[in-house]
Amino acid sequence: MHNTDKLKRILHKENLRYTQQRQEVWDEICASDEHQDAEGIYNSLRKRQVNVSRATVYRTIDVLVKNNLVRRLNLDDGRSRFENKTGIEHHDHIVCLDCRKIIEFMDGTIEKMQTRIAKEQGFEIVRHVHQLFGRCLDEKCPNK
Amino acid sequence: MHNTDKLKRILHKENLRYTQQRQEVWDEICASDEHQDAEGIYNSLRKRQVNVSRATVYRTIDVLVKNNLVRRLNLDDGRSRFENKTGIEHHDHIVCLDCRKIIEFMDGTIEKMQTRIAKEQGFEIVRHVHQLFGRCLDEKCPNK
DNA sequence: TCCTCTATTGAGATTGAGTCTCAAAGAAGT
DNA sequence: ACTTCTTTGAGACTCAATCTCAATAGAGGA
Ligand SMILES: [Zn+2]
Ligand SMILES: [Zn+2]
Ligand SMILES: [Zn+2]
Ligand SMILES: [Zn+2]
Repeated sequence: MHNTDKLKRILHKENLRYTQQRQEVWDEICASDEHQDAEGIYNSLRKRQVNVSRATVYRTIDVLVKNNLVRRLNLDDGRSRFENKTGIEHHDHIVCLDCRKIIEFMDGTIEKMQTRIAKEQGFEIVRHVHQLFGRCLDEKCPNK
Repeated sequence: MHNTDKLKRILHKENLRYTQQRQEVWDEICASDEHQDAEGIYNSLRKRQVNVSRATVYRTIDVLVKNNLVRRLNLDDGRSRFENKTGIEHHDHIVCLDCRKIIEFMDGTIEKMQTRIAKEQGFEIVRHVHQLFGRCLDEKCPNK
């Protein structure tokens, strides 16, 4: 399904109107794989002459997150980051504390284990956060 | 080692003075196992007639966290929560989305696996976040 | 196409957790 | 007690995110 169709489908489901601004915000999130924050999305749009207000960026992201088109990440740096969640398998993140490089990982065994652990404790998991913070061995990283 | 000694030791190491306010904040964190936030700690102190300002609560927590007496938790609800980290083995958290009940868990296999995964990706882990959000089966939980 | 009814938008105000400022208070060594 | 230097408290400030409300613009019907 094309990205525009995904957007139209959830807007229809939520009884919301299809607008140019909502399309632009969704386009920007689809076009980038850099886990941008709201301000970054806003700036990217302004840079290519798209007129969208901050308020609309935030409001649109909320709709996209609520309908599983976008995933909100909290990487402990005081703002939310976002990534396209469609057509992409689940993954978690490794973050370099020095250069903020982000690597994605996924381990089926861990995924199953955490579900079992939660069940043993009487919980039905809805979502989870698994983030590994450390230092990367990249030559360009300033931790050398 | 007594809690007061732990505090005095890190204050000495940091060339900071031992004060009544710092002792009170540390006492409050040691006395509670409820993952309180800064405002909660501040209110608990005020309730028992202890004069401490919000600024001092925040400043003291920062010292305690930096020196590993206290752990800062970010449970995606917009504020940090804190727990005594001394004399307690590492654990991660399961959180009920409805009643906010928090359960602690620890799985040595997962701990080892995440270290290995990070190493394979060229990272040396410093800390990690592993949180499971879901719904508990507690009778008192409003999700029924 | 035009009209009407609502939803949406943008600019700026507001919120709230957390940080900063600086004068007054206090710890610690002499 | 005296001196020196740190800490404290009250309130100003920051910054991401949310809210307000008048102006704008979808969407469906005539
Ligand atoms: Zn996962
Ligand atoms: Zn990702
Ligand atoms: Zn762990
Ligand atoms: Zn805990």
